[in-house]
Amino acid sequence: MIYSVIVDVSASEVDKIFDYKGEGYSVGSRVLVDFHFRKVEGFIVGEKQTTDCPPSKLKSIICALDDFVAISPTALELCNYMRQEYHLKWVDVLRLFVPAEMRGNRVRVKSAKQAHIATQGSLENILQSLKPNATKQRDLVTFLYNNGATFCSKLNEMFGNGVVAQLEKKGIVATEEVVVRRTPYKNLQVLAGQQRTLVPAQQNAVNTVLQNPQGRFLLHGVTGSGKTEVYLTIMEQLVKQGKTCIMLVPEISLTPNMLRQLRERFGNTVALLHSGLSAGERYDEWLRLKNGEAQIAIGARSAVFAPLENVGAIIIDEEHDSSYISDNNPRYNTLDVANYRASIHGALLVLGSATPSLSSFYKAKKGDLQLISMPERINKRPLPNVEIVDMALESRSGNKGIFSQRLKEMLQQTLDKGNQAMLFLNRRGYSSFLQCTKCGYVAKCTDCDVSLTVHREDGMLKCHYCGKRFYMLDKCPECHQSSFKQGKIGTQQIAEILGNLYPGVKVLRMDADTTQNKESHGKILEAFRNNEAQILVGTQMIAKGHDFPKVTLVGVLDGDQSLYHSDYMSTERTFQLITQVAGRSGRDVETGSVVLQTYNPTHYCLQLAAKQDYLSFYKREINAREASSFPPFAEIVRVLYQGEDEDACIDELTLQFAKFSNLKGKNPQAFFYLDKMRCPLKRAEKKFRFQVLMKLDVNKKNIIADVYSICDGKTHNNVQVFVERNPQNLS
DNA sequence: AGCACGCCGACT
DNA sequence: GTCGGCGTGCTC
Repeated sequence: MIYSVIVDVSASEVDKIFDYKGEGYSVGSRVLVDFHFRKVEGFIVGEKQTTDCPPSKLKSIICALDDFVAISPTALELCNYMRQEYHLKWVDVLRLFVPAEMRGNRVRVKSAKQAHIATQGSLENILQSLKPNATKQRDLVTFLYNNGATFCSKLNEMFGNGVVAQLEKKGIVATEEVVVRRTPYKNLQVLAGQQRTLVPAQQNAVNTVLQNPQGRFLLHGVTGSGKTEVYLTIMEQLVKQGKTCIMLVPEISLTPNMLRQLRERFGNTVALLHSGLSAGERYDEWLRLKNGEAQIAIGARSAVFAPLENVGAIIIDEEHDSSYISDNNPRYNTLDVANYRASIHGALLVLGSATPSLSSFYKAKKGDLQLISMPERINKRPLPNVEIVDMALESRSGNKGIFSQRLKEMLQQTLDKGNQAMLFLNRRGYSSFLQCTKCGYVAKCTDCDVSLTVHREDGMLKCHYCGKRFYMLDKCPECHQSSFKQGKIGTQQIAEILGNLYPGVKVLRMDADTTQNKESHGKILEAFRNNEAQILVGTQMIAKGHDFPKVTLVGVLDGDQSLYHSDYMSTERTFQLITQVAGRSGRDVETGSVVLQTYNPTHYCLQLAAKQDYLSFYKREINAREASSFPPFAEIVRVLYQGEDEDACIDELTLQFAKFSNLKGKNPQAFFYLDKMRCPLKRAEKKFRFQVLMKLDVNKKNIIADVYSICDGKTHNNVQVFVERNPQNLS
């Protein structure tokens, strides 16, 4: 038999099928092969009777690497879809389906010593052979007799070190090494057997979904409406029917809180796949899914590749979250991958969010997704009351600080009542915009209606969309004063100011700086939950999913900052962010309040976010997108050129841009826009960066294939070329 | 990617 | 003379 093998080497030169001889292998298996003077691992992706390869070159497969088929036929089908859809390399796709530990023979099986009773007879008989005063030994033997084989580590903990060894010497107890599974978060406290009742809206959502087992749903439920319980009930029902389920959550919202709920409900049938696990834990959890020990996979975006068969549902929580779009190799959109995978398995797909992405809601409107609404919080708890504070007015009346008068009052009240507050700093990215502190005017591009970015090195304002440059302003064109600020403040300063304003009040800080390692993230949240601090200051990462019952005040310090980021999604993201943070307030008995500080109090995005009025926001935003031809009415395509040799990059860019221009000339109606430029982030990791940006008509689907083939025809092998479709950022 | 081959300069 | 620098080409 001839097998088609993809070698596990990530280089475009070897990203093709190599044929090998062999007998008795299965498609999807990982194998070891002889490959140009060395041994490499590979994946069998097909089998056939004949090959075009000259017999003198054809070699044999050395051996199989695993005792199971790593890439199932359905997984292989998904691989093919992704290769075509995103024009990815075989290896890059295949690698997504196996845990990294499995490659390169790095799997370490964890073992531990276990002890059991080694002699026959009743407990009395055994105890008689021990001295009456050997209490530790007698207790241990009794315990072992009643509980069966137990790990030595646990016995040492219970009865002291060395007791097992003494008994082993006497021949009463024997020990052996056994393979153990690493269990993530095994110390989590779980309360078993809780009674769960669904409110009518939840029950209705569950019924609607389960009625159509191959349906595509968008579950739009306000913050606190109980979407999680809906997901869990759906999964429980499907598992009862013998199906498996995949649930995806944004990277950071896999909180201990969520885990607790999962463990309570599903115990050992749930396996966790996310980056917070150790390599070994991840491998063990993967294996539990692969061999059927666990039926539910939960994790961040890569869990969509969980090794499950007979999938009944794929659920994506917080579907609008940008972490579902992979922005480095391999680039893919988890929502589309999940949709395709669901269709392979004949499974249902449930997307859930309080603030659905424009594109998903648009699909719901078109009928591609079935919309389920849960417009009320559980127990009809009111939504928080949101006050918008005009910071320009505040500034004019003499308050130049970062806290408005109103926010200070509210903070004081909250602290006096012994409640907690969260302060949210809407800082995003590294580039900064230019804003007039008197009237709130923000410098914008004359052609694109996106805000300009300050470039410090040449002192110019630049549009990241069209690349157009403007001179730095010395006077505000609206109010003719010259008091500008370049948006950027850190959580550190905020924490310091708070320390001065409210002496003795404990403040916790959470942002990218304070959460360098995985542990610290959870620790900060846990400390806040345990009331160890009264105020939590943070960036977007405090916005999502957390449930702090004692928080009754949320302050958004710079509600408009992300509005000015130069891309078409900034309004959408701001709306989502504000709605999400506002949802943190008043989740328990007391009604929450939100203070939203902004220089743009009349902006529809903030006005509607304050009212939590998603539908009105959607209508406005979708019209704006349609009028200006932005997604979902057009596709933004960015071709990125990276390389350490700047001249080579420029040459490749110029060469390919000429081809793109030619393509545009032949299909003028397919291109809404086409230009080339240096990336805003000019150099990263020693590589110079350039890009071609284009906006394509979504109805001219075939044009993307031409774009890919132009990119494939690159001439400089020291220049990397990437295609990104509807990228999340353009830095 | 990563290994062999091959064609040049520097050294015992 | 030959050891080893890395540029080039190929991998079933």
